[in-house]
Amino acid sequence: MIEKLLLKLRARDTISAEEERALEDAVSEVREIPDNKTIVSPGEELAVSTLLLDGFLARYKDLRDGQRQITELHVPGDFADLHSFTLKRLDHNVGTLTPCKIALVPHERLERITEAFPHLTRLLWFSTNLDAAIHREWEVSLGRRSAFARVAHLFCELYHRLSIVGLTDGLSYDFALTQTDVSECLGLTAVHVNRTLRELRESDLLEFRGRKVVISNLAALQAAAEFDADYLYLDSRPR
Amino acid sequence: MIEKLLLKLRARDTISAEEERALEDAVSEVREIPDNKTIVSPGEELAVSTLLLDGFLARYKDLRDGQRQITELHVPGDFADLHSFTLKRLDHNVGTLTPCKIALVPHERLERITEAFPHLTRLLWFSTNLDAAIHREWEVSLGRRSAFARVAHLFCELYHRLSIVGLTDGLSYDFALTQTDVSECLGLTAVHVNRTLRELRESDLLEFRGRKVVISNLAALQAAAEFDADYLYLDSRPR
DNA sequence: CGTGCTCTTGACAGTAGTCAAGATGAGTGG
DNA sequence: CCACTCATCTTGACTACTGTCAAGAGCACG
Repeated sequence: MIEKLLLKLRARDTISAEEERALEDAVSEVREIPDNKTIVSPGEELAVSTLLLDGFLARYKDLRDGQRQITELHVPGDFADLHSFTLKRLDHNVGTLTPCKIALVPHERLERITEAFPHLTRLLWFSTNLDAAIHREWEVSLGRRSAFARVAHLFCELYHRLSIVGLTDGLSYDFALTQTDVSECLGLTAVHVNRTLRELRESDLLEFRGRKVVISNLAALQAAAEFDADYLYLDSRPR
Repeated sequence: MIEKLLLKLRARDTISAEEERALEDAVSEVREIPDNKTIVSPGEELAVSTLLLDGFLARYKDLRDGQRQITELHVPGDFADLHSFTLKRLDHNVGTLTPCKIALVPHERLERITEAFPHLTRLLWFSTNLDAAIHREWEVSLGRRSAFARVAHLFCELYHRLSIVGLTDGLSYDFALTQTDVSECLGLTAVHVNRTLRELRESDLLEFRGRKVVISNLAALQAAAEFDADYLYLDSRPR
């Protein structure tokens, strides 16, 4: 059940059989959630964290005028709100963008891991630091990249993140979000995302239609985005 | 020496005398660094983390065309690259914006803390999660806020962060960065930051001149920025 | 075969960027 | 003690990227 989490973590470090069992035992419950549902609201007291098994989740913040900014997308294998274990409540929403399957992990079981499994603890800590690295790269996109590079960058990131959990098929992947969802990741309007997707298509870099992304030319796409996968920490080493 | 770190952490949880000693003992060395020096470069293998004792540090990423995006500012008491403990190398630079005093903390001593002090480990983990929360709020600024609100928001954040480590004097604080530094935090040009600072001055919200920030009307400034301090997790509770 | 949601495109608007020049001010050397 | 220098700040004129508004097309679902 937690294979995708294990794929994600094992891409970064080795995990012993005992640690694997500890992770499996940490799950208390599995749930299916329809799309566009809020799972966690800001300020709520939290006693469980959410592991995403299937579908796409977003962390997002709402603004007074009704706009929202998505601060990170989550793909299967991601611990969407592991950080709530130390934060106790969140500063943002967590919600589904597609129908999702999630596993719940009670904080008390995580606490037991921190008492008994220092290395696994560091690996979970690493996982939240990886989320922070993704936040930083998004800050660069939002602050400095053109709309064209921003869109290209997002699809490069998703390609690599989905790839390590086995959810790509060559250079394409299923991606059932709307253009509005994408615009809320990128600090753009949906109209402008639409225009930019057309440009990417016309440049033979990428096609995103019918809930599917097809990358036509990964090297050129990454160059256009100034994408460097280093921030995803894809090397396996002791942590 | 680590009083500001203790002030910062004790604003969020209690720390025992034993834990305090473990933190003190983790420091191996103290250094003074001039301004505009790079302390950590991306990709470098790291075996120590940097605790900022005095001055302002920035985490930033360089772009091909020479622009840079600052992804977080660090104030005294911040563990500027504690995340390198699990990441082993960084995806960004860490550099001084003013002359700084820093303490070095070897990763092996942090590892010993994770083996022997689970609660302190969670508190350090919390500290990196707090950095991520700041990243998220910056994503919202960069993606959705107007220049006016962005500038206002940054100075609100700094006010609160400096306040808990005792570096504010009423509603003012020392802030020896340039307008260019500020523009690199906010995804704006220095010229536009300059114009926006004039607007803030003319609106009687804030003055930033001569290396000093004076907030004229905190409530109005926070309202203009749509600032909500929740993301700084200023409540003390078991973590 | 409607009904809505999403996608697409065009025309126009506005916020922030670019370029350029002069002012200010702190630190340096004669 | 007074130029001088260099970085930073300031302002104006113009540009452009992205947003806004609006309308129609496409498509999945009931």
